Amino acid sequence: MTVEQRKSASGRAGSGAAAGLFSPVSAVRVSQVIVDQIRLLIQQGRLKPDDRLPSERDLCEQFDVSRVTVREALRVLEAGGLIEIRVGARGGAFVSTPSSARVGEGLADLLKLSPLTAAEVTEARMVFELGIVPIVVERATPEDIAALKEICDRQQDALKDESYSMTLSAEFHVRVAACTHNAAIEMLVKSFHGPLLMSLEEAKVAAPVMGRRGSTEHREFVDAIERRDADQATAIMRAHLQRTADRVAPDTAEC
Amino acid sequence: MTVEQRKSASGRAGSGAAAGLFSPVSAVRVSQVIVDQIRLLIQQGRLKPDDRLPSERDLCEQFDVSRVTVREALRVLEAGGLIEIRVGARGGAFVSTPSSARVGEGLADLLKLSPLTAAEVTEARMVFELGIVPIVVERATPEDIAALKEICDRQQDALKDESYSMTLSAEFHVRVAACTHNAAIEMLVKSFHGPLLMSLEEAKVAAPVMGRRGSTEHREFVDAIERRDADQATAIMRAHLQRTADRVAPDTAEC
DNA sequence: CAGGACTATTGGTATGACCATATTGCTGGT
DNA sequence: ACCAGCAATATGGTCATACCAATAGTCCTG
Repeated sequence: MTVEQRKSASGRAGSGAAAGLFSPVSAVRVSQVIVDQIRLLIQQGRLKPDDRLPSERDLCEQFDVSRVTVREALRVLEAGGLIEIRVGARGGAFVSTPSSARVGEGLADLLKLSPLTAAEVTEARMVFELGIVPIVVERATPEDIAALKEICDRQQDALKDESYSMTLSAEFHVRVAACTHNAAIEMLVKSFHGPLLMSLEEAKVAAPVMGRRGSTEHREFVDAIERRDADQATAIMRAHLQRTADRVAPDTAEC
Repeated sequence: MTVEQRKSASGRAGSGAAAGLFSPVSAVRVSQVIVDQIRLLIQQGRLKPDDRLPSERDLCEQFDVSRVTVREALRVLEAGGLIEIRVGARGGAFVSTPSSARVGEGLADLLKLSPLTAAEVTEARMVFELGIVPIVVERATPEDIAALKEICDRQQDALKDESYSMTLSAEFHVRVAACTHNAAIEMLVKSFHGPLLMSLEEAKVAAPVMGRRGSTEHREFVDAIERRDADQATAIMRAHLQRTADRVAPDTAEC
């Protein structure tokens, strides 16, 4: 029996599964209902990363809709970074590991669309990265500090053979955020340093100059953390970030 | 001539939009190419918010693909918050105004999927909202302050007829962020107060108790801003947010 | 046993049709 | 002349079927 055939008898019972408890009467857009159902399964952990969803054709039967509908649902989920679609035999939709990169991309998209300047984004970043310094000072473990030092070492090596890049700098800042032992903070900072900053053309030209001096400041910062000197650490980080900010927007130098 | 008929001669031209410089040879997925094209048009401002894209059937012709393909592309763009689709005559795809709500949803998704606690998210929010206080003190205009006072008034009215809600509180905090006159900061704070916080069940139970006291603190905060007293303002806001944090995670009361 | 050809699985796209909805505008009655 | 109501139309949403393309496994051949 095809979907078309049984439509008359069903009377649009409106699934009722996905939107739980008085689901909005919407019901216009079956594909959205499917999106919600699958999203829910993933959020509830009943589908774990790397799990494979049934093939499109199987899903058609299970949801009792056409393949087009299933496909549109999968596309939305894919765009949202919840699943990843591979073609070929043994292909299909796989639950993807939550990645800050996806969010970063979404952020970058919207920021590029809004009339946001690099200066504004940089300032927001400054606020956040400065704000976490006291937390870092308080919570950084010896392991954290060792990891930071290790990154500093690699940066100095990179300076020698001139392979220093913004990626290395980003790695440092993300690791600092990780010292808060707060996954939310870490993820946000990651988002900042991911596609977001990279998408700002202005940010790139700043990289080369940042090299030596930035690296030095990184090391001083770690020392301050190790001494649990919040004021000093904050001051160093402020100068460090401010220099980036000035480079990004020399004109907009406010205050 | 149908699409099918001319397929042989086409030969895939690989977008190059999204991944910048040497786009992956992928090109398996015409719909993605369309997504990139439209996305580019929007980013370049050649399609402005509220502009209406051609109807699906028109786009089919212009891109020379089938309707399914166009639809999948539109779905992806819609999921990314770049366009909004309305049905009916005079319906179609409209370039949407960049909204922080979308970003917030993306963030909320990511956070919900990760094993993040409400306490972590709240702490991240604290860091950010505290960090902007000095900027607010510096940049708040008389109009900003007047707007904040007006919100305070409405909150007190709401207290009388017991209609005080988290929404009102959120409005205040977002308006405070707007005082930085930095769109990026405003957008981030909006994201925090939008789908993100709302998705945290724990946050809701905190609302009723916050009412009177929260309202008072709001007003004190505005006064401090008016006096340009950064220290005082920060102190008030810290206490205010800390109270929320304690409610959200009574157990995790750190520091 | 190695390597290439075959086959099955699965996503990607094309077509053509029909339904649901919302806007527009006409039409007839007051 | 005005308004309620219905028909026409534009547009997205879905369905069914068919075929193409990519990939992994299998089998056959040398």
